[in-house]
Amino acid sequence: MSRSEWIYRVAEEGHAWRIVSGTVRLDCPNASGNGFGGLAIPGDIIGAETLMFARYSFAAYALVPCILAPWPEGCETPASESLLKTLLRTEQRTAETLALRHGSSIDRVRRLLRLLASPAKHLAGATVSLPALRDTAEITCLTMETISRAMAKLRQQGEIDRLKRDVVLLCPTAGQGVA
Amino acid sequence: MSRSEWIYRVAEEGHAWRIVSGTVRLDCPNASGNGFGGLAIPGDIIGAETLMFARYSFAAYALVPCILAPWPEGCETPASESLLKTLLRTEQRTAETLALRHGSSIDRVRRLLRLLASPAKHLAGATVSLPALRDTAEITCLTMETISRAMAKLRQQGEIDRLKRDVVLLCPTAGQGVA
DNA sequence: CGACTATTTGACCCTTCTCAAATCGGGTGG
DNA sequence: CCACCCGATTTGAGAAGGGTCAAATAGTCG
Repeated sequence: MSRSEWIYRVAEEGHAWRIVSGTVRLDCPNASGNGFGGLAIPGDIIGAETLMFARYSFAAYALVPCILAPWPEGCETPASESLLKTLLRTEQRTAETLALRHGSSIDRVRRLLRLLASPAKHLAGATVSLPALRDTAEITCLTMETISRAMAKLRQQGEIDRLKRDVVLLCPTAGQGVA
Repeated sequence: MSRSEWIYRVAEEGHAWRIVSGTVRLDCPNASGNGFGGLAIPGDIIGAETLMFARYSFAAYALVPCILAPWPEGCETPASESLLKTLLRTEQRTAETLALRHGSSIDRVRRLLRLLASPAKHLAGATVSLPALRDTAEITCLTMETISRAMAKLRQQGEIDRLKRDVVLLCPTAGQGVA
């Protein structure tokens, strides 16, 4: 799945997926917000609603190149335990996603970069491929211009280094910036 | 459960609850945001993490007076189907909660009022008891002062009417204000 | 190479934040 | 029942971070 590509859309038929690598944006078309309805990172399950309705009720979009695997592995119904695990992961992700809309523009971008890098063992030195500015802007509720300026400042401050469409996190412990 | 009261805190032992009436705020203390980790409205399940760990991993706080019921009803493990339903409701709530941090201050307050009123059959004329300004501010990522001014404007515009600590929604269809 | 799109940068404006002070509410002790 | 206290809400004035609009660059993909 390449960057900035729809994985599936609302009302399509399909099954659930586990994210192996990459970051997925979920979209709820009828939400009064701007449609953005959550993020999913490696290990998370997306499209679980198909276990009940056979059709997707959210759309899914690859923020960065993604690898997905059908879920559950076999063709049987998932056990209560794995659904419960999925539920807990989802709640955790909700809190993290909400945090991406809190604080100064720089804090928001910093948090997003960490979330994108979180599958890595160590944040320091992790290489993260970046979503499009437009997507980053919608997720954080900022504008593309503000995101661009925030990233420029992080680069100036030496917190990140740039490598084509990827960035390298250099200073993961700096500037928590909790208000 | 009265307004502005903790229902349970992180690491306490306890079980899951179904919200019968009222609105609950979930808090994730280690989140980098401001701790706010989600909302739950009537019909939602909170504290499901106790099915796996026996202790709460989020805290819960009554935004307005709440009635809760133990969940699941009996003492048996909930079936896959009810967990799946809970998961889908949670995802829906995530999208709605994210929307509360998007758009102008007035839009955010409007959306929150509708969410608080959503258990009612008809939004028009629904009476909603209000959370404390401080709580409304944290949920929407605005300040108390801005919330106060936004509510004043909604009152001027005739969208809401005031009744002590409650408001009555008068004009639920006006001003979607989607950006 | 050339058309397009994505990103970056600049200048100026507006909403919201800040800091302060005034009111309001409701609970308590006389 | 009433005066008083304390936290919650409201209001004002000024400052600032982001938004907006426009234009210049940098990348991408045929």
